[in-house]
Amino acid sequence: MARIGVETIRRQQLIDATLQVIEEHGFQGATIGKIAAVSGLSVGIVSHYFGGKQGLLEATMRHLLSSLQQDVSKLMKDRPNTPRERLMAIVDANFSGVQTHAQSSKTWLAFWTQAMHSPDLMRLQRVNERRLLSNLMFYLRELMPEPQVRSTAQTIAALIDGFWLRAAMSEGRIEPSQAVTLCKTYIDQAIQANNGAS
Amino acid sequence: MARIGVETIRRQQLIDATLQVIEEHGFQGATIGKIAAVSGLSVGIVSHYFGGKQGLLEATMRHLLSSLQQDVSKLMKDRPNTPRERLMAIVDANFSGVQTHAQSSKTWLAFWTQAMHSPDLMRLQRVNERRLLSNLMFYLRELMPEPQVRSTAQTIAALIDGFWLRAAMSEGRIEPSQAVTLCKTYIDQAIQANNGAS
DNA sequence: ACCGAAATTGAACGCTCATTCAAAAAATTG
DNA sequence: CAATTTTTTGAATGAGCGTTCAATTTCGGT
Repeated sequence: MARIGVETIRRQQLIDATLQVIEEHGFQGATIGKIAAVSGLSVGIVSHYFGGKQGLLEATMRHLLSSLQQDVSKLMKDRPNTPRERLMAIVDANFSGVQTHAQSSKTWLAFWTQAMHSPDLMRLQRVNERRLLSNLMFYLRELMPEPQVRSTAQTIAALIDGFWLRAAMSEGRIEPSQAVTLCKTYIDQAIQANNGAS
Repeated sequence: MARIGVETIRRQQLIDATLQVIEEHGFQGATIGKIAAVSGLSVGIVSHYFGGKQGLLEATMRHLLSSLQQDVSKLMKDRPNTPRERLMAIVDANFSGVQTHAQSSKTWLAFWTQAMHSPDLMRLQRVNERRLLSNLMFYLRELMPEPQVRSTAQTIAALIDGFWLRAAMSEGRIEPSQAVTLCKTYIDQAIQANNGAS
């Protein structure tokens, strides 16, 4: 059954190369030729495993999304099971691991831009957004009255995206740790301002 | 002196066409040919007035930036001169006029993505970012102790960007008015939490 | 009406890139 | 080892794009 093994390996090689090339040359500069060169494979292989460039790009975005999801799950495990700690873990996950460092944040932004003109990518993006929002709302419900839950969740989500954007734009000059701190400060402020036990 | 008049008109025609084409076809699909067709002019005219496609794109971004700046100035004039009202005016400006509607927000996002690989666009972006931040800090200084000023300003800026991003991604489904409300709610929360007169 | 200058055109050119596919290489099987 | 299938290659292809520039049109002044 080496066939499945090879296929998995090749797909991963190409996705890794795609991330690297987008980070170096931008979305526009990410050509099949460069990706093939970086991966050490040939240009023809892309069509063989992904059906074309578009397929490779979608697979790469899927890879980023699932990495984010894995980071969230992992950080959730290591925390006390209080609503506040869970919220903090979500923030941490969104600024940790694969997400933060220049390679990924540039790629995220590129995909977001691209997604606006590609229904498939748009759908993926929307699923991810909904998951983040409902995650946040689930824990916020235990910390404040219902009417404020949705607004607060939307604000936290916007804050995460905003700092992400700034981190991506600043050529890595804005420290992720600072973004995390400010997000957490807001969360505590919001809890305090809407002070009501579950 | 019709010469200057014509030049101004042509430049504006091309910039308008660029905005329209980017909104319809995305940054990638914005070709000289389409822009020329929409503007009703020929492809050669772009090189004549802007030196090339890159020049036209930079001019278009400059146009967006100055529109934003004009919105800020205009809304400032109609408000009572209290620090809090000034902050609210900044928020309003960032979600009003040219800024919010699909055409511009998609284009903003495209430019941000592009800016990461183009020093000229990056410089423009950075100037704008600094102006927003120092604007916010100027008024916040009168509402809270110095140590919290910068953090709060960064959070407001991130919030604005985050909601902007979401508005752009949601195909106009997120109401700008809602984003404004949530930004303002945060500002009042932050003032309250760091309660100290000037 | 005429002329020179400015503005505008758009076909031609050269370049980049994604895709294709016949051939080669590698792996698997008998 | 030979036969067969799977995997990989990369040159050829053609489409799309930005730029150029000689030719044409428009305009302002006289």
